[in-house]
Amino acid sequence: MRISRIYFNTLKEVPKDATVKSHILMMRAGLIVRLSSGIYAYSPIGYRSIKKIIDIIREEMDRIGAQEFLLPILTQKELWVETGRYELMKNLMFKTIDKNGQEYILGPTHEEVFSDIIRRYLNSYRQLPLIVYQVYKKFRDEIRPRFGVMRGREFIMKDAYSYHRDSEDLDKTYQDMRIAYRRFFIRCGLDTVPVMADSGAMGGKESEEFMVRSTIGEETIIECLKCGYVANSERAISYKEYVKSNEELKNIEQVYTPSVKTIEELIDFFKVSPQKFIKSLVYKTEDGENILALIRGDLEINEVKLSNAIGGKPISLADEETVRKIGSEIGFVGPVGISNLRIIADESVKYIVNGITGANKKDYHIKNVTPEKDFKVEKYIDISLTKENDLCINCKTPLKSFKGIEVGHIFKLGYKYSNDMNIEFLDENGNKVKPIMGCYGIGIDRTLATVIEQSSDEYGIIWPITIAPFKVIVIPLVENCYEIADKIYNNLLNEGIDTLIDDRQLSPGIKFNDADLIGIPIRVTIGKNWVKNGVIEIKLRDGSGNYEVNENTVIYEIKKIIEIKEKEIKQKLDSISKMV
RNA sequence: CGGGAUGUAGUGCAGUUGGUAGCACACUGGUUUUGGGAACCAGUUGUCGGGGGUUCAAGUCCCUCCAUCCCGACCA
Repeated sequence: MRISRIYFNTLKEVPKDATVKSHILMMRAGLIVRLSSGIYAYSPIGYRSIKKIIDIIREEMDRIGAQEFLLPILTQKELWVETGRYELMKNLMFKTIDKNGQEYILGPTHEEVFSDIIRRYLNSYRQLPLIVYQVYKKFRDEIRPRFGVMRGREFIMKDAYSYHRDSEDLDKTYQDMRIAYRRFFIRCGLDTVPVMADSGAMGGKESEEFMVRSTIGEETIIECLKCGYVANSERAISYKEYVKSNEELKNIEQVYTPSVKTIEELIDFFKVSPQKFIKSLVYKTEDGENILALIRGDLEINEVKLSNAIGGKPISLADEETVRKIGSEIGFVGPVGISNLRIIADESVKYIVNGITGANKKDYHIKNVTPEKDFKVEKYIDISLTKENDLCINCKTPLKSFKGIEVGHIFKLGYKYSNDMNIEFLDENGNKVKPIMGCYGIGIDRTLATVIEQSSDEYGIIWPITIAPFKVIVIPLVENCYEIADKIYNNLLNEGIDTLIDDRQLSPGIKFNDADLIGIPIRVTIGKNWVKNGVIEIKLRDGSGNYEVNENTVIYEIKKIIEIKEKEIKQKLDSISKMV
């Protein structure tokens, strides 16, 4: 393409709405145009990279026998009602109505739609396994769109689903997906860490997230540098040792604690260690149930674990009004004498003797509180948040933590949709059987943004050769170079190499800066040096080389460079295959 | 949804005690330039987020609505 003839719009200034590297560079390089919060258009240059990413994922999916569909964005409300997700995801869904008042959902994900298609089709075990996918738009009314296309309200997702006769068969596809995902990310130039996201101590990898280390990551990952344990902090578990003190049980005593609410203030007030406190928090579920969660003063509650402990219902911290309604006061909540709500306690609470907790009365706490003596608990279960320096569950080494961007997620779904939507097939014996499912997602836009987040310098983007919008940019600098530049440009195109030519009559500085900003891997400069000595310069954007060539060798040299760059990636792919 | 901030030209910003809208970049025409965002000359560009109010007079003060961004609860 000729820059003078295409939509090409680079910005010198940093757009004021952009705060992270990838967003700033995507805006400055003119890859995207922001139309409204979380809604972006891709320019031809940006879209070229998107298409290359999609091509790669398509190759990897096809390679493991997945079949590509194209599903509608408009989905009938009934499907969502059928699985209960019409209620569960109601805050996330964009809805629309037709002229008859019929409601439609702009698909936020496609388990229901795919399953509806599959149940119409599936008859026999001979048709399984069935692995299906699409690469298409998703719509989510995100609580907080952020960081440009990193978390948009409309975005492109590769979503795959698999249907199997049994869990062994699902295991096989799950493993194939793990490899396909790792290959995909490597081919995009990303270093990912597969992170366990299983639902707790049960073992068995039910779910895995693909994380890229980044300070702007929205996930906290816990890892053990010694044994290699890695898990999302939401799901991570750690080794804990509790000792029940053998001190004598004392009687409850009320203490006047004016305006002393937080654990820090309490420690200061009572002059005892945080382990003495029973921290009490009121949560509510969406259907209005209230839960009292208890945890030792030095620990934090993990809301995901808590939610799982009560059957997976979404929960949130109760507001002041709710806390009053159950007969307590924020800052002075405690389990003693409270009724009409479920009490879930972290394991740590079981071992507290003569502890301190809220009196459910403004400005009062009570001391010498001991579980089971002074209050009953529905169950003791691990609901604590795993933090850095907690001990590894496997080897008791202090854990480390880092921030990560989640670019992909693979998941064993089980029978949820098969049951809710009544998907069945006949096995060899003529019995009706429900298929077991898996689902596998990759955020395409987020992958693109993450690559930029990981690979840039002060001048702009540094694309990996595989997903760069163009592999080569040809820059003629002085008047009588345009003809030879044009010839090289055309020869490169004839070789099937994506090439951009900067045919604008502008000063060299602008051309160099634009080329750096949009991050084209190979820059071919034709200027004074060619006029004088017939020398054409090749410079690699990633700083890995500068070459001086002539008119006859330039195409050959470029092809060689591309070959080397692609080979580097292939080698990494081979090492993955060997690992697995 | 809670907390904080912002809204003025395509972009980034300034605009004093209320007095009829400005700078830089970009853009158009021209002359000279051409190896890391050139110089000069001449131009174009505005519903000051919307609505209402106070005032002789509002970008500026008041009310209200809207939008956007940042920090916390969801997810690819």
